[in-house]
Amino acid sequence: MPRLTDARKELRRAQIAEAAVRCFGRNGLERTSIADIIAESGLSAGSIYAHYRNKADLVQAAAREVLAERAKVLGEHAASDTPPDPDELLARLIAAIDPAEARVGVQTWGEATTNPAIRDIVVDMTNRMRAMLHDCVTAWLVKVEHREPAEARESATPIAHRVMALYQAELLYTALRSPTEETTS
Amino acid sequence: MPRLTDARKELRRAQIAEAAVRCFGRNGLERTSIADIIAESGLSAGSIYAHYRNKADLVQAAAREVLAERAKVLGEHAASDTPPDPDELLARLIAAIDPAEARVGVQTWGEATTNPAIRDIVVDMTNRMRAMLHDCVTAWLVKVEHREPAEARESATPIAHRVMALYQAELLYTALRSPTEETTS
DNA sequence: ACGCTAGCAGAATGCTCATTCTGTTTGTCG
DNA sequence: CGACAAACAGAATGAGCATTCTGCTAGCGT
Repeated sequence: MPRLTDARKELRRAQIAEAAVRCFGRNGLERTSIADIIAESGLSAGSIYAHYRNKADLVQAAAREVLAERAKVLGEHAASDTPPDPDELLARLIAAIDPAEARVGVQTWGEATTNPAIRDIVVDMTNRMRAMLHDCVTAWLVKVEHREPAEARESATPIAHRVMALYQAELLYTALRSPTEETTS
Repeated sequence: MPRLTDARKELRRAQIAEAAVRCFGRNGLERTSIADIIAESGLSAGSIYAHYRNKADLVQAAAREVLAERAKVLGEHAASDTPPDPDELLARLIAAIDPAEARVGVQTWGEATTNPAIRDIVVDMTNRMRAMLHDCVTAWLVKVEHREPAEARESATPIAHRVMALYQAELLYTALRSPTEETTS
């Protein structure tokens, strides 16, 4: 086949990345072999290496996917037109945590401690999420608490920081709570 | 040589475990080979396998060591006779964080998501630390805030939970902040 | 002081796994 | 509709690594 249309190519990449995420969630980043991903995706070695340069590249894609997914959920709540107060915001975020993704997320933290590429991805995503939280808290302060916008932005900073920290801790607890089970019916 | 005295044996085990922790902090749990630990400890393969059954055993020892170290620091502050308020307690705990140990700590979280033995160690240590925090907060509520002991114990629970979460988040940030540098003198 | 055996060094082994290579198939463009 | 090259399958390759094996050495009990 000649060059696949760009849409198709992205689809294959996503298919592979999703299979990788499932494997990582089950066995961890390093204990997952390419053979596992081959089995999970139903493709072959040649195919995978046609879409990703190597395993590190795949791990990065998986990390980006998981973190972006969590950022998306957060963005949806943040964009709400009736801003929830911080406690409610946190509760909603926690309720939206998926155990499997939490596991991979925590694994990326561990990997980030020694892998600069992953580290950059994690730090960037964390900053982005904190910025979203900041917007959300600011909106709440302005619309519900009737603060001045400028002052609201400032006092939102420590609150956003706090919500982020508590969210991440909860992510850790979720990841540790569900060890390896999950027989997907 | 005949059987080493028990003290000497423990010393060797510690020497190996400490070398392992240094390697893990530098390269991560899985990217550290036994050869690395051999080089770092100045011992040999035979010697290491005389003291630890296998690499998984060593990883467990390292995890226990790092987590126990953090628990020890916490315990010292918790035992203070002039209990600090929660914010101060948290600040002190954060000030006592060592970047290298933070990295290994976060790595153990990642490993815990798929490795039951490590998971048990992490969960156990986390519970133990939370219990210490609970004691500390209770003491503060009783001695400084003059609450009734029974009521203090109860309202200390969510506070301890919160302090623990914020501490863990800070541990993560520390681990991510210092990538791989650390030229030991 | 001496010998026995546990501790230790370092080479050898064998396996796992990422990556590459060789054909084969199939989607797209002219 | 046909042909060309990309996409794919699956076997082959080779490196790295945990673990074991073979002796040698030295600390401890006597």
